Amino acid sequence: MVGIEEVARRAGVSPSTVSRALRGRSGVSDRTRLRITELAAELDYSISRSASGLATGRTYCIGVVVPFVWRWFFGQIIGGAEQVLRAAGYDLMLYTAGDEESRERFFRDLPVRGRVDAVLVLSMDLTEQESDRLRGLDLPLGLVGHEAEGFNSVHIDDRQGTRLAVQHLINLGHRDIAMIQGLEPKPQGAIAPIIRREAFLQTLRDNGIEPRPEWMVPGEFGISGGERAMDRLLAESHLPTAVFAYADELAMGALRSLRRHGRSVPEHMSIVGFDDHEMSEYVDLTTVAQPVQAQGATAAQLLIDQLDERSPKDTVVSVPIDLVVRGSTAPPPKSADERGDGGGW
Amino acid sequence: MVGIEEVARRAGVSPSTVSRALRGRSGVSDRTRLRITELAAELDYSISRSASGLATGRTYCIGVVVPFVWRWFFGQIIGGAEQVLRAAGYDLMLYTAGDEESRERFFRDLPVRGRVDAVLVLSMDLTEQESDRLRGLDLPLGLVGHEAEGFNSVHIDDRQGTRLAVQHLINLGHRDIAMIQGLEPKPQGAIAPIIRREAFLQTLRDNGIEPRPEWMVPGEFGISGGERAMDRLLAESHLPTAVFAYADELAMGALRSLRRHGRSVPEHMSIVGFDDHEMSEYVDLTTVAQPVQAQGATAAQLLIDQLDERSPKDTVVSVPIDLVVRGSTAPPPKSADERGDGGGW
DNA sequence: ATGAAAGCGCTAACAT
DNA sequence: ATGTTAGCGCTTTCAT
Repeated sequence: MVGIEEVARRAGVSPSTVSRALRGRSGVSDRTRLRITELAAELDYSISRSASGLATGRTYCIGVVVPFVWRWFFGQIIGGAEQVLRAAGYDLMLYTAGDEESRERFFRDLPVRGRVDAVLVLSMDLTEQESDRLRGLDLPLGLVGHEAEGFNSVHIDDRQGTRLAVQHLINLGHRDIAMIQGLEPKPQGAIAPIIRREAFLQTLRDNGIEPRPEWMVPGEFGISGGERAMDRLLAESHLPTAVFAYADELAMGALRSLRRHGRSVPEHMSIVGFDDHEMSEYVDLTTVAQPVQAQGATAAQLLIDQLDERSPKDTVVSVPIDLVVRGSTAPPPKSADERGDGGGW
Repeated sequence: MVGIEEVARRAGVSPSTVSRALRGRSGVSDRTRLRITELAAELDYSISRSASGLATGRTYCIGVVVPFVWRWFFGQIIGGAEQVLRAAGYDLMLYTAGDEESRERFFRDLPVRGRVDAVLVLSMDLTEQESDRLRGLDLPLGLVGHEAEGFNSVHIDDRQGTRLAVQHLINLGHRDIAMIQGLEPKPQGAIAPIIRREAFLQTLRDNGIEPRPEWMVPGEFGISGGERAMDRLLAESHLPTAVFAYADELAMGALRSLRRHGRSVPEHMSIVGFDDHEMSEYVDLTTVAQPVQAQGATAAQLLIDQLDERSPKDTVVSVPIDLVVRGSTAPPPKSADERGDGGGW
């Protein structure tokens, strides 16, 4: 590996001049700069990030923390962030902290320390203790999903999204509406599931509908979680005519369960999801669409702006959402027979 | 940030002893080591990776290169790799090089240089020039998807997988079989699509079936690519009774197209995919299953073993695959009417 | 516009 | 078992 010294020697200048030339600093004549640039390319010189980092304290690396990589939602959001970071000359260090154990380890050891210039946390509901650990890093911090002190944040209005979905069902004539709630492995202060749950209940009440506790079923994340949740719901003696699911993946699992039980959607039951997952159009699911990639990109941009001191910390951006009406919702069936809760299936 | 020197001073020892103690090197008395460990924890000491990296030449960072993050397949594979890397004390630096431009930039600038101890390339079919650039890095190299000189590799037998799928259709009685081929934006030496294509043709011929060129339709990756491909196929005057798709996502698009055209699966047409995508069970797709996470994990392990000099370079691991028969395949319809190519749809 | 020199925080070879 | 010393390769004052 050729170092700065060799480039300097061959160019007949000092290392400092090479450094200045290559980093675009002033104080180098155009001719010299050009010569050095060409020589460096020719020698295939590449800076030692360790040395540079040690000297400047900057790593040009951003730590990105996600619960999982393999969920569509996170892949999207990481992709959005990555593009922005790359364009700004930053590399992306990926940390997953999905299960209890890795999460605990991450916040205990803080492997980002000394490795990154800023930390971006994607859709994790941090406990106060966790965000404190992060704040202790004294680095620019970003968060997608909700707001928190000391973090730039990008998020949607979960309350409004939920209302959009539920009101849509009510407007169609539904009054018997269940919810498959989001449930993370451990609900340590997870906030979006709580907000959506409350907004769901509130919307019903605002419309003069009294929610039924037995129709609030928890669903573990993922398609099969939704499937199990719907299985449980179908075991009830009295069935709802519509279901609002915390997320599209849960809704898809619900669809699968319904199909397995021989109930058709939306004839027997209407379903609304949340996210507008890539597959949702395919399964014709009505849902609340949120821009996922864009949220990752925006959050990354906020962080970069803060690093360049072009924007203050604790900037909050709220992104718009939309109800996308597809084929999984329709007015409720008229008779109890059609509703399918009369047995005989 | 407290540095090694301060820990040393407070412990009444020299920095080298602290270094030795903290890195588990021999030559430190148990008492001293304990004292130092506790003190370091107390002071919240954290090593400067830059300084350590500069001194040792090791970054404890692995570069992982993928075409996209937001495809299910890559999310899985990254997840598998990440777990192994994390457990071995390495961090993961993520690079995406999906489109032409970012790919070119990646291989030109090689941003991994000086940042990582090894590079893992996931399911990208490298051109000779690209792999040369990587080999020039003089770092341990890993590859998932196929073999290449100078790389450890983990891959499935694409030929066998294809044969499994096609033979399944033939055994069901199909003789009119089409293929939706994989087609990357730019087919720069992409090898899996070529192998599967050839194995497809060969399997037909081995069974005395002459392939029809008009039934070899290209499909761009993704669900909508598969959908367009099937649209094109359905425009043919004579239709096949079965279709083998390069990947499950293409197969799902094909299913969507068929549904839109009012043809049912498997009554009118059988479909087989490849991958066993998370959603494939949901859409009841017969497919060739490959272990995705495991391939990422194995590849990462190979790299770590090589870094620790516990295994040689250029290790090749072939992982087994399976045909998963679901509801999208059945014997071909008996009459031309049922086949639905008699017009009137 | 350029160079000399000090130093970023750690490690490793060589003492002791 | 521990300390001393000399870098690792770059950046950045401070001179010139």
